[in-house]
Amino acid sequence: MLELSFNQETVHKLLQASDKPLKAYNILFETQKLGIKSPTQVYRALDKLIELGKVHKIESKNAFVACSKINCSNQNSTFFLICDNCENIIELEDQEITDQLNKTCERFGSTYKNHTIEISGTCSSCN
Amino acid sequence: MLELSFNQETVHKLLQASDKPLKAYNILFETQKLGIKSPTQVYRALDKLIELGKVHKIESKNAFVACSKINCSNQNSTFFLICDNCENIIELEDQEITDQLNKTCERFGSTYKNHTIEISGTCSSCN
DNA sequence: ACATGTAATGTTATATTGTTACATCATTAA
DNA sequence: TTAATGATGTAACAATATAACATTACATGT
Repeated sequence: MLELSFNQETVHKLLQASDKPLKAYNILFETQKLGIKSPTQVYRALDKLIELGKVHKIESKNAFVACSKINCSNQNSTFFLICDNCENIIELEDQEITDQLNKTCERFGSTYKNHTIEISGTCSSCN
Repeated sequence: MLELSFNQETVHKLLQASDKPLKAYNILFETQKLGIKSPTQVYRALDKLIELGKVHKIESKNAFVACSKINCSNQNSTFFLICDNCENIIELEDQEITDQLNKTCERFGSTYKNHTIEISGTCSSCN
């Protein structure tokens, strides 16, 4: 999987150009002039981009952001600071937190697959 | 706010009796025989219960669980292990993780309000 | 060139999740 | 009594996400 399809590329570019998470139907609206016509197409593109680690879903907002890293191995060890006020979002990586969560899983005999870590508050500009 | 209203009580009891997260419309179906009739009523009850710390929303599943603690101060320092297979869910508290996230926020000049931490994987029974 | 398999696409319809708006009722505090 | 508050009921609706199925594009082997 080296090349993105047209729809995937279109959705990805839009997300990269945005400084905040976009909702699926906003993506649809914005890309309609470019040829994307239905929610299905948007969701399919998003699914693929997420699978490739190029996009993350912000579960607490039902919205999507482009990965800010060169090549996100996966969603592992990634987490987000989300500003309630301006919607700015910072993507961070912290292996220590992931390790700690992993350890907790082990204690419970659980197998860790992936996680959602989303911190909401207000960012430096809004404080 | 000492007493729960009938709707709140009804929703809360249902969630407490469940060993896995329930979706809003499942709650609605289950409580229709008890007198709850519309989504609004369910969501209103859920909102109040969440505000009181008696219920948590599982963002990655759009579902709701009763708080497993006596009296959850708030959603702070709480996180969840969620089994992909059997949907079993374990609610945990870990001040260290919260502290670490708080520290990270400080480094970025952000103010921490609350968080969503959801770990998916398979539980001990399903491994 | 042609058949075949696979992934991506287009399109329509539908399912699921969540909210708005507004009228009513009960409680209580001035 | 009146005003304020909060909970309720009801209907309509908006937003988010998926299902189903026919079609197209393209790589691969023959």
